Amino acid sequence: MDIDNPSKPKAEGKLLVVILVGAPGSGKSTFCEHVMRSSTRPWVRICQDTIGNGKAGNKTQCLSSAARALKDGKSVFIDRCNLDREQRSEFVKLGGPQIDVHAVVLDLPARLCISRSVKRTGHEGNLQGGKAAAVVNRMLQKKELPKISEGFNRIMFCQNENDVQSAISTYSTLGPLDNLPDGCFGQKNPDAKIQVGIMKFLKKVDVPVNVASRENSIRESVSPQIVEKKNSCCREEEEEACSSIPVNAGFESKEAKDLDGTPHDAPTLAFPSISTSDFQFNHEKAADIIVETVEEFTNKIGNARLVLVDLTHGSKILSLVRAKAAQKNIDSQKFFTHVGDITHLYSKGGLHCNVIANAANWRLKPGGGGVNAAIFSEAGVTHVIHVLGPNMNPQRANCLNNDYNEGCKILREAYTSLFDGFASIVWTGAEQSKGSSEDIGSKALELCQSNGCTRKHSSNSDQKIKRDGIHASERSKRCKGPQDDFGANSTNSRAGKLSPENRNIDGSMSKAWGSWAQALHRIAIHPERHEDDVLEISEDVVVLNDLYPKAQRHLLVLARTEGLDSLANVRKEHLQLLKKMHAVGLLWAEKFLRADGSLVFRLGYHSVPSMRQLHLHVISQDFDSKHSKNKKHWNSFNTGFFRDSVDVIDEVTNHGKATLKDDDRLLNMELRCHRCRSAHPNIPRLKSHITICQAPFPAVLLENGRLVHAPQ
DNA sequence: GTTCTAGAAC
DNA sequence: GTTCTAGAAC
Repeated sequence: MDIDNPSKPKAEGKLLVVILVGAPGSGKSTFCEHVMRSSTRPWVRICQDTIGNGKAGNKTQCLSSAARALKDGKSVFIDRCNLDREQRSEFVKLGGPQIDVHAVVLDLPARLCISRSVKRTGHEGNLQGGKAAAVVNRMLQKKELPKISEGFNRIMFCQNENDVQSAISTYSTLGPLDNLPDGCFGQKNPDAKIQVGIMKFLKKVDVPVNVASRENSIRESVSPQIVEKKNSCCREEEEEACSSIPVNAGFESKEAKDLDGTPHDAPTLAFPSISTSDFQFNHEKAADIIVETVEEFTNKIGNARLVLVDLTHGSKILSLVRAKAAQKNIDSQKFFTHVGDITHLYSKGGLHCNVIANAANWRLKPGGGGVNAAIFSEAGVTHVIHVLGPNMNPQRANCLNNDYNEGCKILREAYTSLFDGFASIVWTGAEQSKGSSEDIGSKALELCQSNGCTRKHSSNSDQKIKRDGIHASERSKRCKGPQDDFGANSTNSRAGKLSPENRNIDGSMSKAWGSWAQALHRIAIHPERHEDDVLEISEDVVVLNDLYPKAQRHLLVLARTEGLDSLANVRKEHLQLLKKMHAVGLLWAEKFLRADGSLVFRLGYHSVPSMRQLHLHVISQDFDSKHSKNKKHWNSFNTGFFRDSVDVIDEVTNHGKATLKDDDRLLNMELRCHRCRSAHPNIPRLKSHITICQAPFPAVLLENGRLVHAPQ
């Protein structure tokens, strides 16, 4: 790596610090190797992945190593990602009167970096396999392109292989005494709209506010007008994506039609070829299996579409599948192929998909992130189905040792299971749109059952449905035999120790309440001792602000009846009280609505409250609160766990008691927007989504007065 | 219910 | 290295 030439440079030849900027797989190391192979200038490559005695080091080690090399009269390449300004700033400071600082930006398409990262083995950064896509996506989301104002003398932008070759040539021919002109080279007009699209994609902070907000709205909508705007903003990316689409067969992507603004109502599943990449499954055999299982499925399902997606241009598997599908005369409206990044089918490929399959490995755990997160951030994607296919790669866990009998069987099961899962989603979606008020949690079970999840987790063919947060290790026990009365009036599964103090109003026993859980009970019994905290006291109820509001407006209407701990204790004799609580809550909601007509309220109870004493939540639906921090907070107000006051009153009237949905599965369900029902990988991402989501509320909430709006 | 924090995930 | 989750203690 080092060149043995410690002679100090002459005055006219400055030393160089060349900071490479690019995602993993963008070709930084290759760039350095090419230059150093033919350059007559002494170079040292400072690589963070190997600086710690061949292992990964840190930024400080890189800095001191670079300083040492410069002192020895050598120019340095800083070979680390350097994707944001802060990461670069310390290295820029290495510059001085005799040391110029350059940036070479390898700004190549994300999917190229991903496909290179996925393919590489034994790379110094150890970023291989499926993990690579997640990491590259994440890094690119934070990317800030370098600017001269950061302190660079010169910046070269490379947006394709030709640019890279030209930059290699520039630095290779740079002798010890040569200098390069200062300035910015190769950057496309940064003010052009075209860049705005890129900036949006990269979440650049300095996007003009009006453009950023418009782009945000695009992510939530697929209306024709907005799609048109999207095209004008992201033209470069769209062209890039379009250029790689094969045009020689009837099964090519229909994205052009989508981009015209014709909305596609047809439920669409986009799926990658399972096991043919890292798991090295034979392509010919895989193509047969894909086409056969697709054929079976397209005969069964109405207008649903299946789209086989591959990242790489000229993919062998795509050509094989297209040829075989054509032979079998499979309807090209129902099944076609698409070249592009499966995590950006709409934003970069213009293809509307609501369900996406992710080829997973056995490490997959619920939680979301990486590829999963990237998929969820796409407009219109409501479900991700994780599929684990057979592994033929001896370097990966659970290899099948070239047993294609077993492999084919497993791959066929994987696709069948995937398509069945998709059918199940389509079916339950259709049920929902027909006005079923069934809770989404029970649909998760249907989905779970329909996918053979009783198979062992370790099975290579196990399909993982991550939807609704069903943990893989828990599914097997949950899917055994008939379901228990999930959703029915069930007992308290979280009951704690019993003691005489925990006797309910009806004489039954309930869970022990911790001391922290008694605060509301104390207020209900002695509101006069808490005058500073309460808003209203009457004979039956006390009203107070929730101490940790989960929305702009969030108050509690407390029942004052001793022994009425929670909804589980409510019986017909409490009907008048329930109505009174509802009426009081409604009055407060109306009061708030007079002050702010944009608010929307929902009134209801938690199936199993954490705090003792029956209390009605009156909560505005912005959920804009620093106290809303975790999955339980969100799901306790936005799944069936939350029982609308109007429904509780109906149930008690008709059945003598309220329906409780007491199940940890509800509180652990994936995070879905309460308006558009899109899924989000974590709380921060959900919160940023709900600040911009303007979708109408689901129909079920608009019925029966469940939502309280300002008068029109 | 919250806070704290280890460690998983990225 | 930073972000995020989830379990324990209160």
